[in-house]
Amino acid sequence: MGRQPCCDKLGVKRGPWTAEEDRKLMAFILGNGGRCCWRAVPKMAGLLRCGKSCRLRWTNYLRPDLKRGLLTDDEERLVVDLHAKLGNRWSKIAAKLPGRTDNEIKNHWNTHIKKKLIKMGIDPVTHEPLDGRKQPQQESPTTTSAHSSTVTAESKSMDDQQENKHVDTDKDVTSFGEESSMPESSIVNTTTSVGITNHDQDPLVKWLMEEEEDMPIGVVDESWLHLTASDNIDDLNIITATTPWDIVRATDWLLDYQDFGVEESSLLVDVSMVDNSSRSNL
DNA sequence: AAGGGACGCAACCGCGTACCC
DNA sequence: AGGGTACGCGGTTGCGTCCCT
Repeated sequence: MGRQPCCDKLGVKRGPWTAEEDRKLMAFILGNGGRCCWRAVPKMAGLLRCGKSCRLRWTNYLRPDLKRGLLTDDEERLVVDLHAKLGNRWSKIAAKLPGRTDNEIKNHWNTHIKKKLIKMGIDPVTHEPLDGRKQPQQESPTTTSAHSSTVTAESKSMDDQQENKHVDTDKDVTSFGEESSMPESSIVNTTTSVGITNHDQDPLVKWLMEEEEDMPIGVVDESWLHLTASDNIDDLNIITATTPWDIVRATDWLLDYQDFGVEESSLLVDVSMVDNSSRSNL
């Protein structure tokens, strides 16, 4: 009946991973060509962990294609824009930032970006000004992140229903190198389902759509799948993130933001909206 | 130098969904 | 067809480190 449990919770180690555990997991996964089922991993790798813990450790820390260090200003900008459109769907956001994990982005959002936005007088949830004043531009449904974030929230349940038809398509035999694949239409449906008709004018949405057509999201580089445990994973950071606004260097944006009060921040409007407009000028 | 608060990251928890038998 | 379970995701927590007093 059903599947067997991944672990029995008894005799399963918890807490921080040791270097030895990391080495075992790494060696096992690399030695198996990147394909296995997580529930079998702990036993086969000689680990006293549950499969869930192994998966988390691998996806959030051990994967050779992960970038290290703080998010760049471009990445931060992208996260804000994507958050405005997608809400707290960190895995979807992470899928657009090669080498970054949902956990990493989520942490960065909660510890850095959120505070910056609040300091700027922007509600990190709605992406609208905290003082409640509506910005004239935000009335436009086509250009504002604030609007799209509201829209996203409103349409989330419907969106999820559509989305859930696609997720978890490779449950039992998970490719270690592949992140969850985004449904081809999920983002587009998020906006079109609520009547935004000119979304393709938005460089971000356009890029999202183009990328989904061109390549499976999350498939960044699988060359490391063919590595052996003895290879140096530090040599594998060959990710080159290319976003539509990699070429945009118009503002120093959040990283240079210092100490604007609410008065000043009201002039800043919605930072992602400003970005959108600057992008559309390209 | 030491204590305490703030911060940041890694890991865990709980839930929804798809899958297996 | 339906019960049970793995997987993936978002939210939350725990703990180590840093910084200030």
